[in-house]
Amino acid sequence: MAFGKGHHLHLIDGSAFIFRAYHALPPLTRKSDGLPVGAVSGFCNMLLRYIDGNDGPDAPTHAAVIFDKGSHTFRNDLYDQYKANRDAMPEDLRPQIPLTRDATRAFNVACEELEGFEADDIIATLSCQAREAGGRVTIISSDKDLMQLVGGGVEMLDAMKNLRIDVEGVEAKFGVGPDRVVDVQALAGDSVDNVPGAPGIGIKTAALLINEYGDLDTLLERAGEIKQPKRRQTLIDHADQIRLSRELVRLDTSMTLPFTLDDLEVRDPDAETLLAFLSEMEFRTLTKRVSDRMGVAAPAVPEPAAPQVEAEVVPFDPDKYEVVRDAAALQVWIDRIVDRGWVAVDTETTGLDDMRADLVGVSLAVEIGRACYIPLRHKAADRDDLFGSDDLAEGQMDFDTCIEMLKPVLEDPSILKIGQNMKYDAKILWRFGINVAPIDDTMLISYAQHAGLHGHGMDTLSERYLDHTPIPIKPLLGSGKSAITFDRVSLDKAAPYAAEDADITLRLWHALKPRLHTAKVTTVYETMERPLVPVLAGMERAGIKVDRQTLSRMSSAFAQKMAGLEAEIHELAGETFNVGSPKQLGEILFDKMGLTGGKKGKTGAYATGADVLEDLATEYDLPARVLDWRQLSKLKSTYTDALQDHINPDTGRVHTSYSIAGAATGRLASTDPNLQNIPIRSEEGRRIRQAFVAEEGKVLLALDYSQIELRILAHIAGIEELKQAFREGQDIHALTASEMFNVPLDEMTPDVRRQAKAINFGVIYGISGFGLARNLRIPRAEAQGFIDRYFERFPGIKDYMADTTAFAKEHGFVQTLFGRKIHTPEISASGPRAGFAKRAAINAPIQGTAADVIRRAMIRMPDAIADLPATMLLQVHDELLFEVDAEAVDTVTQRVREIMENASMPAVNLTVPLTVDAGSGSNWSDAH
DNA sequence: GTACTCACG
DNA sequence: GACGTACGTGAGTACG
Repeated sequence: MAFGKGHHLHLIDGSAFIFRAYHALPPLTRKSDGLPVGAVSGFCNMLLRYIDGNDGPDAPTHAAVIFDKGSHTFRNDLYDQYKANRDAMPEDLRPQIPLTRDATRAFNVACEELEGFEADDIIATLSCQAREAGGRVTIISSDKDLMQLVGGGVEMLDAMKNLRIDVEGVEAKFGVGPDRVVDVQALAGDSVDNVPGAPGIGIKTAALLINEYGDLDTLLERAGEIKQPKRRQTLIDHADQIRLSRELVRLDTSMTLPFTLDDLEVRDPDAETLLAFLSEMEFRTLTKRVSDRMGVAAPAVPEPAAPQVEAEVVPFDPDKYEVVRDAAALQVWIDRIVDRGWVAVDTETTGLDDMRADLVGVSLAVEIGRACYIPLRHKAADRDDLFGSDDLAEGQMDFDTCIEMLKPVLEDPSILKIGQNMKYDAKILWRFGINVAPIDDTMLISYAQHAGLHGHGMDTLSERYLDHTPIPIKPLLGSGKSAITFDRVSLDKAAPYAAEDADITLRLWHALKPRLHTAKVTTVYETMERPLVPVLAGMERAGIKVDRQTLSRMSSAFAQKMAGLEAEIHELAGETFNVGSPKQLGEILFDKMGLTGGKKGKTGAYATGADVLEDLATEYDLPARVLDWRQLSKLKSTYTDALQDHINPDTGRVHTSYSIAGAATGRLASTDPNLQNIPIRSEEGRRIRQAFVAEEGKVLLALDYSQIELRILAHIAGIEELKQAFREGQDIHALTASEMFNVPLDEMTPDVRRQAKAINFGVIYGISGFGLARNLRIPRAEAQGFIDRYFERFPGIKDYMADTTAFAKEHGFVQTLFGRKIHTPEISASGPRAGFAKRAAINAPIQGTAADVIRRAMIRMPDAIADLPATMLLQVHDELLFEVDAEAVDTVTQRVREIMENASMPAVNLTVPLTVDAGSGSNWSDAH
């Protein structure tokens, strides 16, 4: 029902709330990182108190918090001194401003602001609209500038004094009715806003004059009749200034707003969203109060440690490293850890697969330069020095005792465990019953700050930030066939290496953690990197069941087909050669058969990529056969053969490993095996997904974001037509085609739509005429024409691209909507590299924001589905795959979809909906 | 170890 | 005006 009679709109003056909160509270900071949060805390308390007071019959049906945005408004154009005497915003308040928006959204209250407008004008316009619709309005503010709006169902409420201000209240304050308030203010001026008014005239005198003459215009016209000479002269001399003052204090009641009253309908807060925000802010009391009220378990608020400000330079010295061989020695270290509240941890194992490798030893560091290694399962050197002995080496601590002693420390919520790539160590330790928490991860701390600048492995970080080359592992393990595992490394070599790793990790933490805040990526790290570690660990541990039989049968079939093709190819070539060798193939095609095609510069080899062969295949059989052979070869070697080798013999499942800090954009990467590139596009390849199956009685459930990157682009670039199309659930590619080629939607042909689709994707990649031409296989000029027409139709996209590259040039990085920074060091390069960097800069905020969204969804997922018989198994960039009890599919789908579709909230309120498609089946192919 | 090719979003 | 170009990944194979 549209807003109207019987409805009651509450409008909260957000800035007033913020300033009141700021001044009312001591300068609180977030414990984990020193982020100032006092005003946010006060703001949340006030919002909560406000919501609590709203359960009576007078409760609002609609409500919004309105904020100021931008320092320049139309009033500055009228009068450049407007608000010029305001003090600059306190430094510790500035970073809290966006957080108050987040807070508002977390409470699920509409949050509105408009660039270049004061909150007062938005409030005025909304009040006016509501009044005209026949509804009531309460403005929660005590700002006298808003009093002109009172009357006709509009009242104000001073929330602090719990005092309602109606027409009488305004008259008591100004001596005139609300309709004459601007006249009085124009005369009296306002020192706070620097409105000049008439010198020497205050509210009392102004009211007297207005009451006598009726209104300001009449007063100024008849100023000559005023008896008091000084007052008369002032009004005559300053008539223009007074009129200007009236323009400054008069609120704009007829703004065009991008939302309607109906959008402001009161909504219940979502417990999970709200609590997530409050605990992220580390508001312990508020979190508890809200969780008690809502009857929901409170999320744990970590008790984090912070490193010392600046560590003095301590040289690396292996002599300061200790080998811990018994419980007494370990107890000394544990006491140190408990005393300090943090510890750097590193595990040494027999391999890189954390699902299978054995734990060999643990190293710890509490203080820079001092570290220990606890050897646990090193093998004794062999007597004949040929095959190692299976006996354990002397002088090691008892394995079970060590685990038993470390467990309480590593699980102690008051002790921070610092690691480099902690997911690995945590997974190893988990296998021995230890749940490592809370954690910090130097790899992720670096990633949040330096994505796009360099890698985040320990060697890179140590070189860059500690100016130290770590002891290499290669000489210890050897390489190739003679390589040994870490348990065969002698203790005297293993200990300095292992202890140094813990020492380096601790030093890196000291060097990098304090910089998170100055780089303004603390929130990125704490909401999108660190919390992902346990989630991914869980997914990797779960693995996915892969049916070996299916793969093996497919391998055989592929092998047969390939043999046939190979014979044909050799026949056509007139000689035998290695079809898998691009070099040999190129020579056959271009030298022997004399087909037209060119060399590629770098190595002088012929290019024989699929695009080249496809062109040749229209006329010749051989390249066509080679294409078929290559497809089969790829499927067999990379998938049907290799996947079988990845089936874990203990679990019968395939356990991928996700790298969190691999892709600069924030995407995850999947390795060993890569489960993010399992075929789907070709019919033949898609069948491989049939081998990914659910356990008996369960199904695989796949949910994927629909068009998430295009939606994000529409939001970021602010393309109204695209946003509208997404809101209405239209076919976005068809719509683009229709707009571009002037074809009505009902006459759309698949080919025109296909071209538009290619353009839409091109836009996300930083489109070029060449690239589009190649993709669509059309002349370059034609492709360029498409692009020109596209930009003409959607100029906002062109602006986005220009703005983004300009931003990258100025700052050296670009950002996602959630604040993730992606550095673009090559943006100012010359030559073709500049082109690469530019396109990457255009793509990164879009791809990165999509990556942030699904990360946020994944982080919330374990709690969201904790009570359901469902396990999250895989992430494929815009898709999540679950294994679910068959009868619970609908419930899980509903729950997961809810989380995914709202994953941006409350941090970012997207102006396009995110929608999620779902499918399920007994295997991954059927789940799509 | 590097280049090429190709699987995915 | 020429130069090369769609964005982000991982893995298998050939080859030096």
